[in-house]
Amino acid sequence: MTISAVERDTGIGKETLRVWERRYGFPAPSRDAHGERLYPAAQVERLRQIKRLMDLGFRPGRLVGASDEELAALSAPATTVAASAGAASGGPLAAALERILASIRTHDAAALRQALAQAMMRQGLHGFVRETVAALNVAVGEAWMRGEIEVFEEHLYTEQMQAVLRQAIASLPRPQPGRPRVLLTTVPEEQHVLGLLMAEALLTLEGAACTSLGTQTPLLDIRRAAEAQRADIVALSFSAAFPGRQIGPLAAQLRALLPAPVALWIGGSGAERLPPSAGVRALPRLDDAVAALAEWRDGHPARD
Amino acid sequence: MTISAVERDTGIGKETLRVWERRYGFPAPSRDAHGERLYPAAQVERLRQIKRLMDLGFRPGRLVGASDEELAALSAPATTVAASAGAASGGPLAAALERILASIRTHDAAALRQALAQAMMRQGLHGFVRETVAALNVAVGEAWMRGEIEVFEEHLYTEQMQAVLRQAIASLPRPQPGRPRVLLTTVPEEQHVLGLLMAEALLTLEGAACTSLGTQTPLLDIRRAAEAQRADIVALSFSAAFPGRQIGPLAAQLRALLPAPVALWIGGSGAERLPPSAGVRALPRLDDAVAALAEWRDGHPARD
DNA sequence: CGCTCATTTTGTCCAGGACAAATCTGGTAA
DNA sequence: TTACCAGATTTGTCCTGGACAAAATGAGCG
Repeated sequence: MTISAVERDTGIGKETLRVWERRYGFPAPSRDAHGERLYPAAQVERLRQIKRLMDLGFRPGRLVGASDEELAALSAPATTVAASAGAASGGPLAAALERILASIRTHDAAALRQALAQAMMRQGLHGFVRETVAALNVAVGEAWMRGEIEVFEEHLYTEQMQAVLRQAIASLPRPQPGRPRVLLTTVPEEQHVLGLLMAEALLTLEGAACTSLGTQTPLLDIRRAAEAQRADIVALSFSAAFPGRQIGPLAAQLRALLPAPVALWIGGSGAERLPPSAGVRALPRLDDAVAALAEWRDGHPARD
Repeated sequence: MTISAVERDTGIGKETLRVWERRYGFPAPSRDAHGERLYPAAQVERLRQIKRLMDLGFRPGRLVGASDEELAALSAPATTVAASAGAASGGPLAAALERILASIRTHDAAALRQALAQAMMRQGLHGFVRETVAALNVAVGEAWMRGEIEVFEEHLYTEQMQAVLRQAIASLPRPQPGRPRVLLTTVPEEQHVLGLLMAEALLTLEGAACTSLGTQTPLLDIRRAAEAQRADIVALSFSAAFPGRQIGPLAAQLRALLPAPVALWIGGSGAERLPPSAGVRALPRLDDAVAALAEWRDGHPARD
């Protein structure tokens, strides 16, 4: 595999791959006739493991050591955390979650879809989003990070969950006056869509007028869209996998682009790592979004 | 804007930006105290124009000339093409398309959604996908390329269309035995989802068992998914915007990864630029997919 | 007019140096 | 013990300038 193919499959940039090789001696690709790097499949697999652990918070300097210790440091503690989290919830919810996770592991898209739809019917959209979906995202994310779930299984889960959430949102009645107007999207590097759909579901349930642009809108276009829609609030979603160091500068840059009366909300797990900043509101948890909506309404009494 | 921000907003890679500066003298960013490039907003806007024209097939060497000639070479011929295409269809379909395009230009998400749903009700899913959606994608793409539609307006369109198509697909009855099994996805650089949804709708209507992984699945994971799902066919979608030179090598690489009995289909506008290759089937148009499905069934009589 | 071959264009690759921001470490005070 | 702060280290990203292969273009010829 060429360096471009490795970047595509692992998500690690070319510059980073080259500097790792220079500094740590790994990866150590062979070269073709022209001196260009060719990565063996085994090293690509190892790079994927390293990427997973880095998303968990480990630093690369510690991960280029022996492979055995990595696997130990990886699976052992993460399993404990997940097991305790699973055990803590107990009861019928935990059973439903287990059934859903099982159908992910067996790649049974139809069963997965049905289990999700069933859970939503029983709990209603509000309860489904706040309990089941949130818990599943954490469980799937953790299982992926410790290598129990393949990338394609996560895609399968995302696709089915997306279908269920979109169907539910489409069937909601839209209040006509609808205030505030909320513009939902993510920045160009962030492609996780479930956080957006969860927020859209909850805020629409609370009577806000949500417009979603989907994922990966350039900052300049977010401003244009906010102006065109006369949005009261721009809400961005950042997943846990998004490089934390970039969130602060991105939020500041967008804040400077947006008109002052437009509120800027940052949601998703990534919001935990957002440094406090004027005019930017961090909403790491779903409940925070609902609370922020109530606050906004206190400060903006109906005017028509 | 830093070079990273420009890459994010224009989709032009850092390496390419630097080599253009070296070769053509444009862009000509200023430098900060540390010698790093800082791009003025005007140059970023020009880069966006250049990118649009390159997606149309122009080469960068011709585009770094004067700004006036570019705009002329851009808008004049493209408008003609679009006008003739619009006029050629004539009748009630053209009127519906015009209404939809108008609601995109006025950023009226609710009206857009309603117009799309209405068109689908009248035509049925099959006719809607083959006529309206295909024509809209071309019209929106062309309007975007000649600068009449902003990126965020295209996002708005994609989001609403996605909602309508997903809702329609979800309401289709799924034939239980369901052959062949088709795995739908795109490669990591390709994020356009509408092509996938259109294919999923048509193939499901024809009785195939479709499983979609959504967009941007790494090649290794496509293989794993195909094995896990025991897929008969892997279908990839490439949009017109995808760099044409990469499609051939990508298809060949995936072909080598997949088991021989699994067919590999390449759909979307990008398939036009796919060089003929053994074991890879190019399906540039939607009708081709339906025809290929019939052919597959001829060659694989029901065995259970 | 159609086909082959030379030439130009263009994206991507490489090396190795540099720096700023984030993170870790150790010491000190409450 | 815990809380906090300054210094050391880690790490991603940026820089320059040279090189090559694949694709696109254009010339030449049957």
